[in-house]
Amino acid sequence: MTPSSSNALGLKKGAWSAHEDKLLKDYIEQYGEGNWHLIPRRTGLNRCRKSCRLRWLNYLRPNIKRGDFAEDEVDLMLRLHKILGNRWSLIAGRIPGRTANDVKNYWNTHIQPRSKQQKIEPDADELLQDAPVTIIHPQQYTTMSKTQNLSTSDKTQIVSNGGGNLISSLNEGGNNFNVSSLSSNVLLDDKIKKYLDELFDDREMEIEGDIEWSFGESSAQAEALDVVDQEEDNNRFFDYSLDEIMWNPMDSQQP
DNA sequence: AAAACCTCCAACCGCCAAGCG
DNA sequence: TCGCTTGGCGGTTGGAGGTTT
Repeated sequence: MTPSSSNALGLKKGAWSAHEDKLLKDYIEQYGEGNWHLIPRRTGLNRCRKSCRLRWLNYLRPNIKRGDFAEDEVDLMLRLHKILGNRWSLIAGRIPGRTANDVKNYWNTHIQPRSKQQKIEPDADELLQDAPVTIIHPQQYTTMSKTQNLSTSDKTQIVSNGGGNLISSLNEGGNNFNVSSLSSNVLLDDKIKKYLDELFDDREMEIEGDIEWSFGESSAQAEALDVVDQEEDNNRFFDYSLDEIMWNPMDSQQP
């Protein structure tokens, strides 16, 4: 990829200039998204339809967030990736302002190298066994987690403020963890490690009724994806009652 | 100071599914 | 039904800039 090369059809490749950006932006603001094949012809851009679409989606579109991922964004990304796998567009759709490319890049540069390292050094996770999990929510839906501490007396309760934003989680011992108390990079680092640990955990987890999934077991994972697909359209991904989300993977009794 | 190395991320590529004639 | 076009996706590449030696 050279900065201003062109392909066999004479279409320009490589980095976009400010002028090209303006042409594309002006066009979409006037005519809207879609009909990407018309854009080169109508704007005079010497770019292929795919290049135009990608430039808009990943860079020019309004409300795109730039810069480092916040703690809650990483938290959500890890959680969603565990369910969805490398379905970056679905994951990005749940993280406001982030594109699929952003999520994919972040995963490939920050998470994946460490997941490989952890596969090689599994003992490194032992230090993280006792920390409870706190769920953080940037969007208008609720989510769930299992407890990392697997003692049978411990449950994680998720508390929402009603607007879909998580306030805190607490265990039965009454320990309360505010989101704001988890703001340091060190804790974020620990959380990533923990979720990577879970990523390779093939324990099956069940929730009463029609929701069932597992990690590392193909048929149940397919069912989980079905749930995701069903919930996707109305933004109710993981939007279940408090009873349903109070559970412990090691408990024999389901809520 | 400069070369080597590393990290990040924008952009490209190839594939697939849906829509349409 | 078939083939073509288009939109969309995930995987990969490679240049830019930063860091280390």
